[in-house]
Amino acid sequence: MTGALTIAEAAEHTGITAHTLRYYERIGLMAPISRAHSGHRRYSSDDLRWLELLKRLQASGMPIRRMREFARLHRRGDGTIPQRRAVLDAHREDVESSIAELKKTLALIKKKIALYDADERAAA
Amino acid sequence: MTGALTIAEAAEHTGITAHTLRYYERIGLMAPISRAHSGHRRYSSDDLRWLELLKRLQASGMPIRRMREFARLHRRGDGTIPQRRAVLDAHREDVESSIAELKKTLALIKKKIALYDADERAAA
DNA sequence: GCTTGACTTAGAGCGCGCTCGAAGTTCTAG
DNA sequence: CTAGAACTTCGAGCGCGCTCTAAGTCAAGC
Repeated sequence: MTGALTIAEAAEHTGITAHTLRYYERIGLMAPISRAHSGHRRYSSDDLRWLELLKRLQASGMPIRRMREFARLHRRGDGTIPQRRAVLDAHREDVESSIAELKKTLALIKKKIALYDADERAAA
Repeated sequence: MTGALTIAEAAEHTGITAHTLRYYERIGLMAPISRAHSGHRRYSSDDLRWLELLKRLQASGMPIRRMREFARLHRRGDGTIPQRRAVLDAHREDVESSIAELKKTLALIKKKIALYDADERAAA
């Protein structure tokens, strides 16, 4: 199997610790990782791609519960594409509203900074 | 004191539970709230404005630790404006990069959705 | 063959941000 | 005056997402 990585190598590639990789598998964020005859995990490039997707979903605020549901659907195969689409579409809306909220907050922060600057100039 | 609110009223106005309001005071996110002679809290409109600011900072991902530092500076008065400005400016950068990251993830999600749609059409 | 380090599992522990419960005091409506 | 709702403090508990330890097995270089 070309390019199958040990857990340490997978950790290095993804920036996710080996502990956390095992944890992800344990809780069902990943399908069982294939094993060498020794029992040691061997991560495939598909596994790495899946991890990158998880990282993005998580960084955009998707809770583990929902990533898990998504993973479960993925494992069940092509028949679940409509449900997976629905999960992603719901998340798309969440992300869009997060962006909108952050932009409002950003405007407030900038306003506050400008006020501080005005105060400082007045005091000087 | 016109407009001084009980904790229940402050909770209703801000959408923060009474339990959480007490918690915020306890951990120093708020200066000690003024009290009726009975010992019951009375929230001023300044308190409410401060809570709205906290809500926005928190919603934009500022950890309580940092909001606490910001609150501490605020209590120490006008001399701390440069430090407060620095805290906000650092947070501004954080928020801007969050927005940038979310936008990238949003693009990925949209791409995945489009792929699912293509699969569905092919299967139909 | 032996050492050293990476790997395995199971399960405990942690930091964050609340959230709730207990036990007692105070306010308010009738 | 009284019942019951709202308030008080203190401290325990919880859900999340890891993070780490212990005790043991396996792999790679000398």
